[in-house]
Amino acid sequence: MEEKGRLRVDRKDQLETIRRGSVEIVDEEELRAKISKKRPLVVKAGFDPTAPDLHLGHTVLIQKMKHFQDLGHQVVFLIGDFTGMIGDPSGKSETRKQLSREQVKQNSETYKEQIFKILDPSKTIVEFNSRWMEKLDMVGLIQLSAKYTIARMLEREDFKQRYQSQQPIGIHEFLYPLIQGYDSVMLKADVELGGTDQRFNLLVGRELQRDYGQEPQVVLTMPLLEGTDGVQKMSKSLNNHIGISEPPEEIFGKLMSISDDLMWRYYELLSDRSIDEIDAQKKQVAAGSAHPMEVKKALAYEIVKRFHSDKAAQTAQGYFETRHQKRMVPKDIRKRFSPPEQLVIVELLVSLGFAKSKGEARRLIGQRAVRVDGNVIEDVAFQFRKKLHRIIEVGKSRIAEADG
RNA sequence: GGGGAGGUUCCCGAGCGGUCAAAGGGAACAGACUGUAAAUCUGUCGGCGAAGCCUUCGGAGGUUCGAAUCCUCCCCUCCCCA
Repeated sequence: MEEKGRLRVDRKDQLETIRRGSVEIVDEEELRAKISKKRPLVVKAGFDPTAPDLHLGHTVLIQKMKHFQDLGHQVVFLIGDFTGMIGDPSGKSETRKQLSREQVKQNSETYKEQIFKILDPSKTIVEFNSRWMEKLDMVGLIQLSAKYTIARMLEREDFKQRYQSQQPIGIHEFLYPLIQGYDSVMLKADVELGGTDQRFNLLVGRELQRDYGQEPQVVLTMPLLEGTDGVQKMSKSLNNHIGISEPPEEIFGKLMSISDDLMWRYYELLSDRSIDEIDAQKKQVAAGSAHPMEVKKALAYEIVKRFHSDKAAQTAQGYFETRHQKRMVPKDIRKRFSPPEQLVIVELLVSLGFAKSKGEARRLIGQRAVRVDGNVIEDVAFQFRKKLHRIIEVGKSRIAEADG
């Protein structure tokens, strides 16, 4: 991290840093020219305010912003609070629900709190596109709309697919790329960053900027990080995400559960380690001189440290080793509860949130997934007694300890 | 404005008067196996319960002993024609 803080003025070094992990740069020649101007470039990345909890997938992009920031450029974290009311369907095959003004506002605040775990607040401009979008009147909107055609809109993969599979496309959805492009015009962006799913929108920005007499922005796309399932892109709604605000133990545990293949992907996109270093590790694992589990632990450690602290990472690793490797109950259990004198196990499971319903609790017991003080519970009518029992577990990750 | 096809449980998708809480797949959860890996295999997967009962198949009514399945009206989506 320390060496990243150093300003790199050398053009070649800059390009190398900028290129790392990226999928595409349109156009690299233009980027070189812009860098040669020796002034801080305006680097824009837009974020949809619908997901107030940042996860590792988002951080791929934010890391890239950090790179630019470290190189001395001006990073603009643009919260699409206005576009959020439209709801970009990109990446999903259906239209998102529209957000209320209140919701958008609330979500944006949460965003702001989180990004500064990575970015330097003093070097980051946080902007909201409602600032100029609210001023754009009907005439302006029509003029903007006139700059693009339906045929060209339908070039966008998502629209094309929905059109072909007879899924609905709202007219207002066509405004999304236009507004995003208009944002670039208003910010006079030199570079816009985005995931590969944003490619189309980013390119629209270039064209609009040309229309408005500006030099078009350079578009840099980053890969979409796969979620913990290793197949679909990381997203909260697919429940395959690792949130950066999650407890250290949780992040550590989730990272350990990813497949070995996916681990390399995460190294490449999330780690601060150099590509050479990662390749070397890969070879060691292949040769059997390094254990994949140890390599994975190092990754989990690095990530937890980044979003929490070195100490938290140590604790998380200790917790993991006790809980999952030694299969013992760790000393510090996060979840605590105050039980009544005695309570039927089924109800306890529901009140702890370990089961959604009594029926599910019963099923879990039937599956021998419930333990009290280490003993598997088979009787649905089992009574949890305050004086006799302490620790209740469901499966590997749900665990709680009684107070007193 | 006219004609046609659709809206099913978290998602996709069967069902088309009783045997349907609703096939199949995916996700999820649990168990086995392990490096808590992944993959694989097995099981569970609306709620309350002992049988049984209750709430679900876009919405509201209706026909029927009985409806996700038939009828009427309404809402929503897609396609074609104008």
